[in-house]
Amino acid sequence: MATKDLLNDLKPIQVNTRVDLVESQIREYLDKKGLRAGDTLPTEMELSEALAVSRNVLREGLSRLRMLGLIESKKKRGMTLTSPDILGSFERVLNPQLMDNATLQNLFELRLVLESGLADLLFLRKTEADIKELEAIVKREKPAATDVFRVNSEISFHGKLYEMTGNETLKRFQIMLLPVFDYVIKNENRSIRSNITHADLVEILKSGTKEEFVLAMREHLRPHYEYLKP
Amino acid sequence: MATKDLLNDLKPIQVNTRVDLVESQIREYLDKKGLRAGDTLPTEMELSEALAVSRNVLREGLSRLRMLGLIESKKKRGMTLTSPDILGSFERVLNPQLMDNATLQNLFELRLVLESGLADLLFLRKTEADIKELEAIVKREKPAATDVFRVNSEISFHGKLYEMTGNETLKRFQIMLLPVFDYVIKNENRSIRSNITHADLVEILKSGTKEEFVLAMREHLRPHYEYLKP
DNA sequence: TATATTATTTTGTAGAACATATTATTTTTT
DNA sequence: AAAAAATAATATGTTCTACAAAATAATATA
Repeated sequence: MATKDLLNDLKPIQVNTRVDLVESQIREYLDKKGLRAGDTLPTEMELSEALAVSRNVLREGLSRLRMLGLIESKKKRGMTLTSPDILGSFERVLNPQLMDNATLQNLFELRLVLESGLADLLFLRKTEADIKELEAIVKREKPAATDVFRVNSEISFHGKLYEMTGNETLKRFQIMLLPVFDYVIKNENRSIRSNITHADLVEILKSGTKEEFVLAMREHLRPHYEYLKP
Repeated sequence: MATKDLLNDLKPIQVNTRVDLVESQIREYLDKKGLRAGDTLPTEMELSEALAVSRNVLREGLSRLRMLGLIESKKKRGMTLTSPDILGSFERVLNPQLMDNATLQNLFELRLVLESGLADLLFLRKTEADIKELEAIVKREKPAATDVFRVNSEISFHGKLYEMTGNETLKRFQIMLLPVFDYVIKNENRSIRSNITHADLVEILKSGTKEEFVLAMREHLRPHYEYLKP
C-alpha cells in the first residue's frame, strides 16, 4: 500500500506557531552567544522587537523556558539564565495514564536495565551504615511475602540501593519511575518469584564480590525479564 | 551558625506566579477528571473564566503543556489531550553548558549504569544481522585507536548496542546523553584503555553466554569507573 | 441532492494600558 | 556633609480589547 508507506515516510507538516519559533530562536541565541548560568538576557521589549512578535507571544515562549528552569525573572532586574532542573520537566510528563503502551513498556525495561547496572556504583560507595539499614529493611519484610518488587518492599529496599549510589539524579529518576513500574506490573498481573532474595543481595553486598553481586542482581530480576517480549 | 542552618532548612518562599498556578491547576484537573489521551478540554474562555485569570495568563500556562506534548490545539476544534513525548522535554534541558557540575557527573554515571545493565536485553533481542553490523563497525575502527568511548567508535558501536535492545526510549536517551558524556571526558582529559575491546564484546555476544557478557562489559567500562569518586 | 456560499466558533496574534516590585535618583532632614 | 525619606524610573506581571485565521456548521443556490 503506497499510502501506508507514505504515512510512515513523511510525517505531516506541522505549522510551527510563532511561540514555537520564539522558543527555538531564543534557545539558539543562548547557544550561539555561549551564555551560561547567571548571565542576563535582553528585556522582553528588546526580544519581542528583535523577533518581531508581540510581547504576548514572546512571553508564552519565555514561560516555557521558565518552566524548564532555564530562566528566572525578577521585576526591574530582568531575566537571567539558570541551571535547569533536568528531571523537573521529566516529572511533569511522566503520567502513566497518559502514556501509550509502547512507552510504558520501554520505561519498564529502562528501569530493569538501571537496576541491573547498579553494581559498580554500589560497591564503590557502600558504607557500613548502608548495609545495616538494608539489613533492617529486610528484617521488616513480612516472611510470607516472597514477592519482590511489590510496592512495599520495593520502595524501601530498591530505593535504598539507589540512594547508596550517592547519585541524586539516579535516585530521583527511580522515584519517578516507580508509578510506571507499578502500573505495568498491576496491569499485567505478573506473579514474581525469584531465587535470590533481598537478604541474599545484602549478604553479597556485605561480604561478597562485585562479580557475584552483578550476577545475583540479574538473577533477582530474572522473573521480570522473563515477561519481556523478544 | 544559625543563619546558615536556616538557609538550608527553609527554602525561600517563592511567590508562585499566576501562570504557575494555572499550570498546576490544569494538571490537577486532568488528573482528577481522569482524562486520557484523545479527550477534549474546555475552551480557553471557559478555563480562564473558571480560573479567574486573563486569557493571556491562561495561554502562557497552556503553552507549557503544549510544549511538553500534553495537549494539542486546533482552531475551532479546541484542545485535546495527547500522549506526551516523554523525552522531548528532557532534550530541551540537556545542555551541558548550562548544567552544574554535580548534575553532569550524575548523568555521566547514569550512562555507565545503563551500559552496564544492557546485557539481558541484548541477549533477549539480538539478531544475526545485528552481530554482522557490529562486526562491520569493529572492522572499520582504526587499529591504532584503542581508546574506547572516543567519539567516533563510541557513537557507532555503543549506539548500535542500544539500538539492538529494541527499546526506542533507551536509544533516544543514549543519544541525548552523548554530548554530556563527551563533555565530561574532554573536560577531565581522561586516558582510557580497557582490556576488553569492542571486538571482544562482539565475540561474546556471538557465541558466549549472558554471564560472560555482563562481566566483559563491566571490564570494558572499568577505566571509566576508576575515575569516579568514592 | 449536490455544491457553493455564508455564518460561527475557537485558537492565534497584536497592541495598549496599568499593577507591582525593585533599583536608581533626588530631595529633605539632621 | 551624611543619613534618611521621598520620588522617579524600569522591567516584569496581568488584564482587556480587537482582529486574523482556520475549521466546522448552517444556509442558500444550482
